[in-house]
Parts: sequence; C-alpha cells; structure tokens
Amino acid sequence: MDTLVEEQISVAVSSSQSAIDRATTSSNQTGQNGTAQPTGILSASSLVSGTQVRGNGTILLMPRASEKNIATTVSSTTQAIAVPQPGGAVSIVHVSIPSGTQPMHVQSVIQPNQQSVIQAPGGTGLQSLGKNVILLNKGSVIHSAEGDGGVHPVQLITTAKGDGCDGDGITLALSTAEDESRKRREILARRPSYRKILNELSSTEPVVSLGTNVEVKEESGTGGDNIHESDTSTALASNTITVAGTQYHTAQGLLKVVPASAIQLATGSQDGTLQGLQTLTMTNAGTAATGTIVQYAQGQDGQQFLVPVTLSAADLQAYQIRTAGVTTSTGLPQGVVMTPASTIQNPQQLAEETSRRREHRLLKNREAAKECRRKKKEYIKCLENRVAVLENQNKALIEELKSLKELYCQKNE
DNA sequence: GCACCCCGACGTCAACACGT
DNA sequence: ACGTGTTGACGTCGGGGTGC
Repeated sequence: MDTLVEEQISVAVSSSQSAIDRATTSSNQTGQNGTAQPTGILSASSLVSGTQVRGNGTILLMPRASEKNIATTVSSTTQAIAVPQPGGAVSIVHVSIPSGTQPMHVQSVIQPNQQSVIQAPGGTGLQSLGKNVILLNKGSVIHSAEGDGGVHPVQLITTAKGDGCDGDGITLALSTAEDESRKRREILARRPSYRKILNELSSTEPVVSLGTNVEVKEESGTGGDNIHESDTSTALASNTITVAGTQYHTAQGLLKVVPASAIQLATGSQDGTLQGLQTLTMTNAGTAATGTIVQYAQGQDGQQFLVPVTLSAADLQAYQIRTAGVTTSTGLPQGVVMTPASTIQNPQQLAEETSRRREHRLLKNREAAKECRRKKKEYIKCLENRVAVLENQNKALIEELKSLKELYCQKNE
C-alpha cells in the first residue's frame, strides 16, 4: 500500500481577494483527452507547493518533509486535507472552514472525470463555504451562491506531462464560455457509478467519517501503512475508536467491531486488570441461539485488543465445557483455548463447523449490509448536494442569459 | 389509551461481481 | 472453482405521528 501523508493546504479561492490573478497569461494546455484547452490561465503559484494534480484531476498532496503544514497566501482560514487513493481514482477531501464562530468541517469525495461536490454537514448549504470559496477538482465547478451577478467556473488543469501524476504544480484555467458549455455537457453526461464510488471508497478509505460528529483517526501499526490524521482535537486513543457506543479496535490491520453496550465482563482478574487472554461474553439480541466470545488479548506494549468470535450454541456449549475449571499453561484461571477447526472430524463436528461458518457468514453480511447502507446514504447526500450545485448553476446561467439578452436588445435598439 | 400508518434501521437471502 | 464483498429485495421491529 502506498504511503501517503496528508498535507494541509489552503485551497480557498476568492475572486474578490484576487488571490488568483485572473488575467495572468494565456496558453493552451493539453487535457486528458489530448485536446487543446483554450483557456485563460490563472496562476496558481499561491497554492501550496507540492500540490499536484493527477491525470484524473484529483488534487494530490504529496508528502514532502520540508513542506509540512504550509500556510498559503490564498487563505489562512480555510484548510483542506486531501487523501489520495491508491489507484488514482477517488480522493476524499476534508475541509475545515471557519463559519462564524464555529469552525465547520466538511467532507467531499473528489471523483475523476466527474463534477465533484463539497459535502457540507447537516443541511449546510454550499453557500456557507463563503464567497467564492472553491475546492477544485479537474472538471469540478463550485460557484459562490452570492456571486457578483456572474458565474465564474474555474477548472483545474494539470501542467503535468505524461500520465499527469507527476506534475510539479497546478494551474487554474478560466475556461471560455463555449468550452465551458461543452465541458458542462460532458460533466452532466458522466453520471457517477455507485458501485465504483463505493469500491473506491471502501478499498483504502484512510479517513473514516462516521456520522456528523465523529472523526476517526487510525494510526499505522508497525509502519508501512498509511498515516492519516484527522482533527487533532479529537481525543482518540491509538487503535481504539469509539463511535456512538461502538468500539472499534484495530490490531494488525484487523478492525473488529464490538458494540460496547452489549459487552459484559464475565471473567477477569479481581483487581480489574486484564492480562494475557481473557474472555468476555457479549449478549446479542439478534442471534438468540448464538453467543459471542470476546478474546481480550494484551499486546507487548500493554495495548489491549478485543477480538469477538461469534459461536453457535453448540460451539458455546463446547466452549464452556472446555473452559470449566481448567487452568491453562499460562496460569490464567478459566483461560480459553480455541479448538482448531482442523481437529473437527466426526459428522457432528462437521455440522457444527458448517453452522459456525454460516454464523460467520451472517455476521460478515450483517456488517456489510450496515456498511452498504451507510455508503448508500452518503452517496445520496452527495447526489443531493450535487443537485443543489447544479440548480444554483442553472439559476445563475439563466440570469446570465437574461442579462445578455437585455444587453443585446439594448444594443440593437 | 388504542389502533393504524409511516418511516428508518436492521437482518437475512439471493444474485452477482471480483479476486485468487 | 471458490471465497468474499456488494447490493437489491423482503420481512421485521420499534418509534413517532395521527385519528378515534
């Protein structure tokens, strides 16, 4: 897995502040399809150095040790964290935007070849992003709701050569109206693939957003994995995440979900400390015929992991028989040793194994269904935001058309 | 208070996609 | 071929709103 370190940059572009000089130069750039893009080029030198644009238009924030936490002159108030996805498809952008007295955090999924939408929480419109604040993806257009009567679509094009993944910087292009119209049609024609989006999201989603008030920080283990940091004010212990009563424990890349409300401490040392392997019994209302054993292991560094194992009733019975009054080699009272599946030989055990596998399958599917619904809702939200953007865009275009018509009529009179 | 309806969340099944 | 992930469809359950 690629190691990608997030960089903080500012990508707020204010036309009123003239942070980007609209009238800098003009040249032709070769787009993705190899066609020249007649544009008025805007200098984006004010954007953070090291920021790159992939061939698919995704903003890449390449790790450079010397360029950590660079504040730009564009805006010192709006910050974004883009998380490029290996494979170059989708990037997740976290934006921290001061809104009044309360900083606002929004998340968006930047997709290649598609108009992307900054997703604001809970009914927060794009207007709250501030006047002419734009988070850019190639082909993405986000307009100020206030505006100055006109529409200023800004498009990212890359100066990168070759595959576009190794560009040295980005260039902002103010497209001509004709070109913009054509691109707009293309954008509208490219509807997002739900399956693809979800695949991209689920494949290596490094920063997890679980609800409106939760950010999850998952730290790397022994190195080599991604390091992603969310809001540093979020107090989360390493490898332990609690979200709405659900604890997420990561151990060696394994993420186990344990509903905290369902955990009851069944065994453990008397002083409350847990050492070695302990067991907890979890009540599970959904599967009355089954139980869940939680192996509670303590790592070398004192870190503790919960590893839930769903068992059938038969398994539970065997489990209890095996653990009753047994002292293991570790010296732990009532310690647990799981019977390896390979030792199951007789028909009854085979049936139990089948049952166990079914339970495992059901458990996995249950979690998958939850995840699927979550992604679906997220996707629907994204679509709704997109609708809002397009409606605003449409409204602005209608206004523009109206004013141009009036201008034309006045000239002819 | 009770019945009814609606809605959202959930679990399960089945079909399909996809990687190995 | 097989295991696993994804997702539509379906049924169930609980909470909230409404009419009686």
